[in-house]
Amino acid sequence: MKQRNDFLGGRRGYHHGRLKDALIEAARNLVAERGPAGFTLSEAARMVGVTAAAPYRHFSDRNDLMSELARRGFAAFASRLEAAWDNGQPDAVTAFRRLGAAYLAFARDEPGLYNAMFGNVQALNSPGSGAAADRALAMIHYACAAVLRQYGAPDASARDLALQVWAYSHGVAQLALSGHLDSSASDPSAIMAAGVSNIVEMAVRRAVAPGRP
Amino acid sequence: MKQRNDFLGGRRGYHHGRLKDALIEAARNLVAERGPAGFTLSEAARMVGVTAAAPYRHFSDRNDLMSELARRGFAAFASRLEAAWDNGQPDAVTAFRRLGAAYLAFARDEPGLYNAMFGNVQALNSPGSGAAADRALAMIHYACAAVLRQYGAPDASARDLALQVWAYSHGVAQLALSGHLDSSASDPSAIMAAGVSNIVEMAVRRAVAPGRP
DNA sequence: ACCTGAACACCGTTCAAGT
DNA sequence: ACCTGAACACCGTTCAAGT
Repeated sequence: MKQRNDFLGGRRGYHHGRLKDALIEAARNLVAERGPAGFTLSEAARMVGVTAAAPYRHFSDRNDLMSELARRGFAAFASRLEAAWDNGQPDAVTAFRRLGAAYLAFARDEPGLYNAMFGNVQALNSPGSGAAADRALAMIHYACAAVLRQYGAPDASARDLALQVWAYSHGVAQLALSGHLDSSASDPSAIMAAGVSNIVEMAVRRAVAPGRP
Repeated sequence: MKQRNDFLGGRRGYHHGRLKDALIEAARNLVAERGPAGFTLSEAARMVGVTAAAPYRHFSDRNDLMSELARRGFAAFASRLEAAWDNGQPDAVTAFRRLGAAYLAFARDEPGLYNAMFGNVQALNSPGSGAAADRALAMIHYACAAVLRQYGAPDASARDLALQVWAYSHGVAQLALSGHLDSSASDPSAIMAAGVSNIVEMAVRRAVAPGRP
């Protein structure tokens, strides 16, 4: 008889209904450690103590598991952003600063999820992950509109601003995760804060006084 | 005897000294089509018409080939940016706009190279690719300093500004490549131009009048 | 309903052998 | 010097068979 990972709770034979979540948890750790490419369905199964064929009872595909990981990642991401926004308390600008910090913190704390969310082209095409991604973007959009309003500016440009803030945040997070910022003097948090501040502040000035350069 | 891809120039047996380049070219196409994960050493060898073992005469590893691809990508990238900058003619601001457009155009035209450069964590650790990446960043840094100077601002903050511009450009490029921007109304070029403009302009204002908010 | 065991095609990598 | 052929471990995936 083959050796089994029975030390993981003494399971034998069946996995008692939590195999799906256990596999996703294992995948999250593997992707966090070794990147999206380093994730292996067989290894995830081995970590959990089942055969390589067992995952196919819960996922149609290796990619299906990755998509599920991305879906959960976007959901957790949106929750974190909403918690950081905290209904815009005490004011929109302060809350917006927390939003940027929370974005970077999520990428740092959950590199497995973040890589699954953005490192994989296939993940987008899966049903559900698009909606979860939209929820995160909607949070940023809402925050941008609130900041514009706080300065008495029309919020017509809120969507453009949201896309800019999102792209910038994503760029900082990606460069930080990939190590490209390691050699730079300033740390990612400072770069994040300074850049978001530049983007938002200039957008506010343009919205308040559209005529001037 | 096995079937051979002799239609690729009628080669037989040996590859006459250009196998290394041919493999890199094949890898570039595969990564462009299917992403960094979709690249297979065996398939690249098959495309070129050699055995799966042949690449190991030119690369120590599958990762070594990816690193070489990233290295060449960064070199081509730096050249494209330098050409777009064109010595800052006719003025720094105009040339800077070209830089942003060139950044996005490179990611669009060479998704294989761009993915190899930034989609792979391992690529950074390889000797040479770091230097090539630094050359691209140095170009952006130089352009930022020139813009600051054009406005009569001290260029002490040029490095911070360069990192912000780089992160933003990278974010827009990544979101555009991964399809996350497809559902948005504005196109990536407009987002790129507007965001870079916001970042640079606000940085200039801060540098010119450091005291005011 | 949920998992195992065996099977197949494929990939990365090594190495002795060919030209 | 440069490549082939055979070999090994490993992975994704399928399917009949077990409980």
